[in-house]
Amino acid sequence: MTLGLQDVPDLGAAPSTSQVVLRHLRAAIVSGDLAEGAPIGQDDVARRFNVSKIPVREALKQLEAEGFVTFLRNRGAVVASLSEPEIAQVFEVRAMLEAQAIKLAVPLMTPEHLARAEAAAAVFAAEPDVSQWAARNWEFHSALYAPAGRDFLMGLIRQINDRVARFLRVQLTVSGGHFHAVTEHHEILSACRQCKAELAATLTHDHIMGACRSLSIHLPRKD
Amino acid sequence: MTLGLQDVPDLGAAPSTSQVVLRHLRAAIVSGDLAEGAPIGQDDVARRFNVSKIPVREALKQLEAEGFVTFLRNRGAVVASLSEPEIAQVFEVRAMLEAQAIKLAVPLMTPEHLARAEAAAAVFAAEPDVSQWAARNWEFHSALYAPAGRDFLMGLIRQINDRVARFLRVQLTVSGGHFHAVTEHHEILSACRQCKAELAATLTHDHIMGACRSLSIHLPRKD
DNA sequence: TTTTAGAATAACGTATACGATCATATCAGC
DNA sequence: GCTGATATGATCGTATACGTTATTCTAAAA
Repeated sequence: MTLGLQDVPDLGAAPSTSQVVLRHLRAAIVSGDLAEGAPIGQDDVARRFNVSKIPVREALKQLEAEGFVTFLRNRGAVVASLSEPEIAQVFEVRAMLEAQAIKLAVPLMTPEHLARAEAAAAVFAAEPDVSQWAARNWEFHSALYAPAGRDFLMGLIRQINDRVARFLRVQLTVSGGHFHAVTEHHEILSACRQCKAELAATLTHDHIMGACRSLSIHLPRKD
Repeated sequence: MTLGLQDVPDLGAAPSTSQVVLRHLRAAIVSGDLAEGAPIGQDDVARRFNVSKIPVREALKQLEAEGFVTFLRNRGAVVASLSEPEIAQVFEVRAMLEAQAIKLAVPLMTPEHLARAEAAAAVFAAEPDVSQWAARNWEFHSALYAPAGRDFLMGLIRQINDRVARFLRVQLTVSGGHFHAVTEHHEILSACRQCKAELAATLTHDHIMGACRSLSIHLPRKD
């Protein structure tokens, strides 16, 4: 007999110290707890986690590779910042990738997929906590693309979304961004229901580029 | 007087030890010197570079984040391997991104840009050294996309190309892959000369997906 | 008062060292 | 002779420690 292998806790999956630190730091950056440009002291982080500096440095190096932090020679790491044109470029790529993802997903959507996406849209629309909007938004979007079964593409989209999560947050909060998103989500869902892949792709593309434009209007508080 | 400040070597630009190790290891993986699944001993690498293990581990962590190596708990790092469906997905994203890149680039191409791309194509076509084909191929492709001025997109494309460089190499060497590539490069260039952005995008997309199909035929030597 | 030189302090980058874990080889038992 | 347990060796993961670099504070001179 198989000993109930599905219940066995996966040994060897115990996260290493550097992975724990990595997850926490990334979450703090994505959520905006650590502001753009904020210095991340190694000894400081090490003390907080009660570990040595080595796991902290390893986590920071991974975050550097992911584009979340920038190392300044002999001056430590800071939360990476994006200039306004860089943000625009990221959104452009987002629009491109997510449009393609939904185009691939629509023909493969089952009623269950649609139901999950609709539920996610409802949760996003009804979310009262502003600080949770970005996360709920991602849950909806990922539910839309999941049916495509493109793990690599999904990972890429996820990572790019994380990169601009801080700005997504502000976009959703300014000038009815959340409201606009809700209506556009409904339009996208409608297209999915009718199996109109191209339309869904176009709507998704415009949805994202619209958010980008909204950002470029409200963000440039550059002093 | 300025003491010839233009000749002063820029201190502070001196790469850290971990960066040196990172570059060498990545180059070794991309070039195929380190085979898929090859273990990368930390002490071994540290001895070769005459440094301690810490910079080596930091370099490996960055390579892990970039997808080039995989850490096995308490068993060290190995060169990451891609399954055949994973390769197909990477090529799919490549096709998507590079088609979009050239579509954005064509309207902005100057005669100088075209000349550079044509020169790169000629160098690729005339390259006698098989081991240099992948590098020459990238030089041509990047010359095509550069006019778009999309740094973020270019970086993404570059990284994804590096991920599959090992397979690109085999694709170019099997069954006239290099010859096919040369003729398709000429077709793409021709479309660019005529400012047909959509056509160039389609050709680029097919160029990459064709390589993917060629790979899926010749690669599956899975035992 | 402003500016600059110098020293002290804090943080970073790396080396060395040690406990923990896994692979391999040897040996006892069936 | 083969299976299983144990011991040994090697490697990994992390902590501690040290030299180096940047920053800041102070003091002196313009």
